[in-house]
Amino acid sequence: MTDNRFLKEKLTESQNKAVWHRDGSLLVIAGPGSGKTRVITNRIAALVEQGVSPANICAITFTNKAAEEMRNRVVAMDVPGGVHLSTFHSLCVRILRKFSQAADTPDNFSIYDDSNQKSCIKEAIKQAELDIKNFPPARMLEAISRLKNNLQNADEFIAANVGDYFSQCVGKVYRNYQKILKQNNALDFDDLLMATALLLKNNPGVRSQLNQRFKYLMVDEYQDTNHAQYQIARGLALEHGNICVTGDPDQSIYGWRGADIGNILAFEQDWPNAVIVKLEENFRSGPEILAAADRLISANKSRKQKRLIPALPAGAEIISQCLEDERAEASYVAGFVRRLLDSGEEASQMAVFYRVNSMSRAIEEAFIENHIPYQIVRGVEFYGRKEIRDMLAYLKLIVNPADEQAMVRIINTPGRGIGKTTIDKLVAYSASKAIGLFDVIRNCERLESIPAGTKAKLKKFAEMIVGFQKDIEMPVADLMDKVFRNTGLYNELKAEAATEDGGKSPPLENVAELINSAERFDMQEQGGLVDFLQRIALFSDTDTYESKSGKVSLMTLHCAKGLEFDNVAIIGLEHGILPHERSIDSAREIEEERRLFFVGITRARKRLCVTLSRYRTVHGMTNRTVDSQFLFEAGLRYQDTGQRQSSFVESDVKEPSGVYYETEISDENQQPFSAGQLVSHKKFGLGRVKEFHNLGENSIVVVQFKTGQVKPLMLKYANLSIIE
DNA sequence: TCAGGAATGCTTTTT
DNA sequence: GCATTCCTGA
Repeated sequence: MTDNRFLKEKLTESQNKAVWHRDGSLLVIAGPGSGKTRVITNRIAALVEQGVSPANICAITFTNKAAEEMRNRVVAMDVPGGVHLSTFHSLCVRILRKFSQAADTPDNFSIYDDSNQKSCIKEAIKQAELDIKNFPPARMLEAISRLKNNLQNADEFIAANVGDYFSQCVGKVYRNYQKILKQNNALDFDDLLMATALLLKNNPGVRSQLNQRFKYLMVDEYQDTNHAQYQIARGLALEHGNICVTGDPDQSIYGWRGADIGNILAFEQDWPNAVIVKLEENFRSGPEILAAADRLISANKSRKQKRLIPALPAGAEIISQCLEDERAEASYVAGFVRRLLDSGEEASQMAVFYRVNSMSRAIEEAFIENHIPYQIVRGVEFYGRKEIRDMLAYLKLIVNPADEQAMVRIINTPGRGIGKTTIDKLVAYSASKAIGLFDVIRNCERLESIPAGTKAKLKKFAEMIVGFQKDIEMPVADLMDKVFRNTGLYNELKAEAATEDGGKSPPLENVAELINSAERFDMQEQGGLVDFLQRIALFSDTDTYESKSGKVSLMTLHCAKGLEFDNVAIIGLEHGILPHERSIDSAREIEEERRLFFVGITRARKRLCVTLSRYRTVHGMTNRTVDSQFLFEAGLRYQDTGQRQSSFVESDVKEPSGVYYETEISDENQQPFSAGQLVSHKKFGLGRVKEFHNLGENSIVVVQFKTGQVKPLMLKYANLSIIE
């Protein structure tokens, strides 16, 4: 069976089993570096070889980038086109567009990003007559997101929580928020999933059609699916059961987004005949790196034991180093990279990972200083720019005049003498009469409170937009160019450029790039402006990553998922950073942070460099840091500041697999601290012990001080005195 | 209407 | 430390 003309590589026995399992459900539990993606692409090829039409195959990936890479691989195997490869979100947009009547979603909806969501939620809170201080927008959005992921609507939630004041408030805000989205003819990210999941659940006809369209379904990174995504996958395969999912519970890092490892367990229940294949061999990383990863992940208690079997020979290197502060840390990392570049390593085969985006700053500066080419893997860079957002707002308004967010953004950009006061009046009128904002503007002569001069300006604006709407069938790039010139945006940017020296203007270049991308879209894709806009809304950070850029990649640990590099540096191994401050109160979240570090470590093929700094400045305050417990758990002992920088080979670690750290504990006979004790600190004053982590001489005390601050302190430096 | 300065607050990770 | 919002005065 292995003489498939598409398959050129030799596969292991388990991989073969996963590739050639044709009918029925299949669960692939695959560790890092086990060739998971290759299994999926080969499986696609194998299905086609067996006579399945490519159009009947659907593979769902975690990012658009992953889908693109998968497509390239499939093309390289000479598989004919037509396989549907995309993320859950893109797939949902397609389904909702196709079945817009059944789903009760209009065709031209806008997709709202976080900044849109934020202003909608603020409005929703205001309408519920609640205070932003007691009901912070971010929290409300989080709560609503969770409800949507669990497919619960506002009314159901309110009914289910009678008598609970806070929940009633959340429910009200949720209801208002949905009303606002509906008025704007907009869906947020969670709506896309929820609407699709409900469509599949409640409409057997649609479900049946989709089951016939996609006869074979594959889902990658299954451990990171949330409940809504789980329901979608299940619904899409319900009638034929040809569903293949791959995942690794140890790499689940999206719990905060509602991802549920339980979906893997549920898989076996939903598909009782599921064949389970485990891929434990690791073809990516050297055994030294895998040993560290294995020691680390073994510290997770709620975990099924799984082996990491190295397929590569020994010879990988782990360096760990503690530096004075983040600048020293960054320049150390730059030095590490520089040396490797000089010794002939490829820049595109190197990456630096960090826990939070803000940590890229210091690294960037050090890289610039050392003339190291780098790319930051974050798409917000481009799509977050003002001029791009303005352009897109015009386009959104053209396809969806109900989009108030877009309208408010550009009605006075460039300046047309329509100010905040006028906008507020219009919005208030629109809300009170339940007339769309655009219609209010078109018929503004009725509004007495607006001066005649302003009315004329409003009319002119409305006419301009209506004029553009007539051209909606134009190629996207042409329409964009027309909008750019006729709105005055071009002149404005040109004028700004003239005041800058050199006449070179990044904003102008950015818009040119946007128009370029539209041109590419026009040539390669079917569909018009609506499709273009909806696709752009789903573009994300990792999508800007170029694997052959000749640059070192800088990214968060979350972005690193699914990628691999020869040489990897991970910075900020400090308590409060990794694990992150917001996770340290919950054992469950600490385990997720541990998995995050695990993902980071297992990206490295040949070399891993782990750093921390003794002092770090966070929100303008410089504090002494505390070592991350993960360092000890992984058995990574570092060279300290002041000493010569030197590397050590992993085999130098004396005790393997965690024993190292337990013996340290047994040296320390009694715990000097326990939770609840009242203590005093020289600088911070009185406080109560919240947690005590007994790590021998590296023990950590977490103290809540009277000032309200919660601080992790390293026992040997903290100099705490016990009051009671 | 709008610019500019002061005050406030907020900080994880992403589709 | 930075971004956003708030507030004031022209």
